[in-house]
Amino acid sequence: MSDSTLNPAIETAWVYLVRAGEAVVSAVEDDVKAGGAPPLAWYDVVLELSRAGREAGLRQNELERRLLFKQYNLSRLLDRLEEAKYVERKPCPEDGRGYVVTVTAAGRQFQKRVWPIYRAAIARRFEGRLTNKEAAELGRLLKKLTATESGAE
Amino acid sequence: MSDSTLNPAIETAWVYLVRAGEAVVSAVEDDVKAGGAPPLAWYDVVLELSRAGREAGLRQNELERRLLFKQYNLSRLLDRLEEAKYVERKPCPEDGRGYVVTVTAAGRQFQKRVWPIYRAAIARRFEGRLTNKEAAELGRLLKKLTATESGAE
DNA sequence: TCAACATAGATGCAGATGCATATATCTGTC
DNA sequence: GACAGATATATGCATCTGCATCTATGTTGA
Repeated sequence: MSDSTLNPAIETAWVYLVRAGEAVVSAVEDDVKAGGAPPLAWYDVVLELSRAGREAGLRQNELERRLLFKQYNLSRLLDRLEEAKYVERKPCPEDGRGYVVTVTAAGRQFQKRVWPIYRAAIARRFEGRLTNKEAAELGRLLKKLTATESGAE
Repeated sequence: MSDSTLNPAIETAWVYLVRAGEAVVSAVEDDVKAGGAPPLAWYDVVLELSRAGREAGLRQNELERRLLFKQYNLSRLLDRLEEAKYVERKPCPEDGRGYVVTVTAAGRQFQKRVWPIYRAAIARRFEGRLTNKEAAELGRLLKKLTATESGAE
């Protein structure tokens, strides 16, 4: 581990994580744009807010945490979404520093409208490359890799 | 497949691919920056050029293909690397449109200098989260996912 | 109740990316 | 050997990202 070589299994996983991550996301984004829809991140935010409930919404910091966005990126993404009228920011009654973000009716419409485009783009990328079983395993492994520090270090 | 729902295994894999991809790369990049080294992409290019041989080098389009970079991104990345004196672009004798890119001595030094930083950052992210066996399986699956269209579609 | 520090979020500026298109060269065809 | 694509690379412009820092509010403890 403080050897000058990286475990080959880790190295391969790393290389393909970077490339698959970028290439696959980029391919899906291209499909999505060809379908005239905004970037995937828009969908992620609106979906997460819909799940949280139209009334309840979420605090920005909670959205950040759930979607693993950086603070300043989310801040600006919300500016754009707000400008598009897909979300609203309301001052948080319990914490004067914060905002509660909720999805608007237009946001929900947007979500429903673009989902077929996203779904097709994603499916197109996985089908023919991985079996369902493999996809499940991939998901499991990536989830472990994403997990925050817990027992180990 | 033209159903309105995405296969759950694919959906999970997709979600974690996007998040793990971004979060893991971003965590490693942070470590790398904390160590005072330039972005990972610099290393990738220099390494690939070193492997190709100091004399031989590679055409830009070949680098593009191997590293899955977009044409304009590579073009500009090479501008920066050239400015840093880590690589050189020489007109290609066989094709007047193209360039052959080679790594310089300084580029090799750079490569050797930052590798320990990169290696440690990557290892730190995998160790304690995935076993070697799991890392190997992850690599295998990602590789399949990255593969270009072949039999299926 | 005030100082000291922590947290939520926004923002100016520099650098990177995406998109569309430009320029130069190459290849084939008539 | 000229014209119609195709290919290799670069680039202007707008958007997005990263970094550092700012403002405002919250929390704690003497």
